[in-house]
Amino acid sequence: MKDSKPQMNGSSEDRVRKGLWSVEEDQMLLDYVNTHGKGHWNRVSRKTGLKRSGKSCRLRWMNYLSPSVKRERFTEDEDDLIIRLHKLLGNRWALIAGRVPGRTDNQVKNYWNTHLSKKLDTPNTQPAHSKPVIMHNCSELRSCCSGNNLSTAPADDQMISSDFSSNTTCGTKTRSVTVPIETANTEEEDETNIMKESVSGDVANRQIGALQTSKADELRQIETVAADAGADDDGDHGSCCFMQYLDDYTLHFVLNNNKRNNAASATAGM
DNA sequence: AAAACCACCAACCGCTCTCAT
DNA sequence: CATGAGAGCGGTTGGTGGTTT
Ligand SMILES: [Mg+2]
Repeated sequence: MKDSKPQMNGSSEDRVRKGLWSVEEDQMLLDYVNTHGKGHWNRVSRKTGLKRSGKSCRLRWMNYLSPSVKRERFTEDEDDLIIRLHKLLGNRWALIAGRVPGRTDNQVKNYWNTHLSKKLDTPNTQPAHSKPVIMHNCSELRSCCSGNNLSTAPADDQMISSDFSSNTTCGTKTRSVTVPIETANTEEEDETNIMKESVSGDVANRQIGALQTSKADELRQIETVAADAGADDDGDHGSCCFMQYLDDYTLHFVLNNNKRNNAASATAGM
């Protein structure tokens, strides 16, 4: 048979296969989906004899077998689209892929990492005139650490640092800047929605003069403005941006409490 | 001829989110 | 409120196939 190689895990090779999928395995999964439909991937190994985890089956379907997945080379139009979306959204691959027909998050991510990010490395991309507005996606700003960072990571500054990698530059005027903000999943994720919808919540602005020079300082600053916007200490989300006018910056913070349910606030206590 | 090197990317892993009970 | 299973996310890796030494 096609005992390629890829089984493997440690001891009992009879349990679950890993690694690349063979055409026979693909066919088994395809058959399963045709008769039972997609979903409930853990049942696949029980119904068919396929020695794959449910997780692996789901991934294989979503990224390759599904007829909606394009397999041909990326076009220049796609390059362009992905670059623009990445500028806007950072490494939110699923969101980006949602706007690129036929491409999955994994495809977009791989393609970005191996082709586009390097191609773009020439940091020539600064809009000379009005200095860039720095937009932070602070959706992770669950005000003040609830700690519980896992084992391997040295908790410390982690907080929003990863979001700093998604800083975006764009020319913007001071008035009515809209900010990408984590939408509370309304079925449809649209680039357009992301850009103009700020859900609900309170807003605070503070004129801050110059930008802070360290992330830590900037975070403190954001937190104080977040507090102005009504963020309390537990689990609140928000987004912010820095709006530039001449030499002066204004920190604009939008509180985005996750509760979509009752507009009536649960803020009773404080 | 073979070893060392390298680019690519499918798939894995650890984790979070969501929803049903 | 808790639990748990399924779905989904994004960083990372290891196998593969091509190229250089
Ligand atoms: Mg897509």
